[in-house]
Amino acid sequence: MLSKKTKYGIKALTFIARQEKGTMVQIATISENENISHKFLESILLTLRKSGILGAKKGKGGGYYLLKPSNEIKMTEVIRTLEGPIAMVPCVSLNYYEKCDDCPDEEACSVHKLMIQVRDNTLQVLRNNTLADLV
Amino acid sequence: MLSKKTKYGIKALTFIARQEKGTMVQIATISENENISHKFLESILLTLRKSGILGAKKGKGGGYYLLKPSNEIKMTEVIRTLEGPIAMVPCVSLNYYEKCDDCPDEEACSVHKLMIQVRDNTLQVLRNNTLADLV
DNA sequence: TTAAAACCTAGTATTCCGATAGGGTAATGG
DNA sequence: CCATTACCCTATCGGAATACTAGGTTTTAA
Repeated sequence: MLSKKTKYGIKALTFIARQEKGTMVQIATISENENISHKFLESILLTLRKSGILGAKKGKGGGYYLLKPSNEIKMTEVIRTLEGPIAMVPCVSLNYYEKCDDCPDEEACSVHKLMIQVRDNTLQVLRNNTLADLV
Repeated sequence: MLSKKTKYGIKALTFIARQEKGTMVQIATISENENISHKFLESILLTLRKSGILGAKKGKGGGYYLLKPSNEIKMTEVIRTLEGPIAMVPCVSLNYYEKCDDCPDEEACSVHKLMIQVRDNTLQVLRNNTLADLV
């Protein structure tokens, strides 16, 4: 299940992407338009800024903006930042691999076998979609 | 993230599927071979029995067995039973649909757009895999 | 200087997960 | 019949994660 954090994050990003290139968008604007709690959204945008997807400017007239053109922001990047691993099981995760406690032989594990396929398919979808595709 | 319940459930099912057709498999046997807590496994197998995937026989020499040939048990069925919805967001779920509180227009929602694609791809993988494919 | 905006830290209510415990019930073999 | 075996049910519980909330700090433009 996708967390609200990720869901709101994607919505906020597409909202920003819809504006004219380079315009500052305030938290409050997104919050009102997308029905997201102001404070919660604040922490989400902060995460996106720290990961290098968004830029921010403080003070009056400040706000958030995309650091790259929207067609260069892949959804893999967004989801990994907000949700964490894309794989449904750590033992098939590319970026957050972890061995299972049970499972003496990973290659023989049926769950492993299945989840690799799911991961590859999901990855393909997320890689083929940029922010621009969702606007 | 896949719950341990689902993970253990799949492992148990493949363990049963590996036995000769029609043989009874006891909880204790699976528990020992797959390193799964006996009591936890018990509740998982119970769920699978109630959903019609497994049959059970009580008493001495009893145990669990598959109600259908393993190549007729689709992974969609297994995952829906143990994990619940396959979609990552209720608003794109086929079997557990729910409207989002935010989102005035579902068709215009970027998250919706993306998650439909993810769901379709995942579904395809899970439909194409039966228990027999994982053995 | 002052208002607006992002930034940061901390806390909290709720929910879910994974596991455990303990007993109850039913069926089988001898 | 009766003891064994194994399924069935309920209840609880700690820990982690979610989804916020509160309140103050820093930066900036006008």
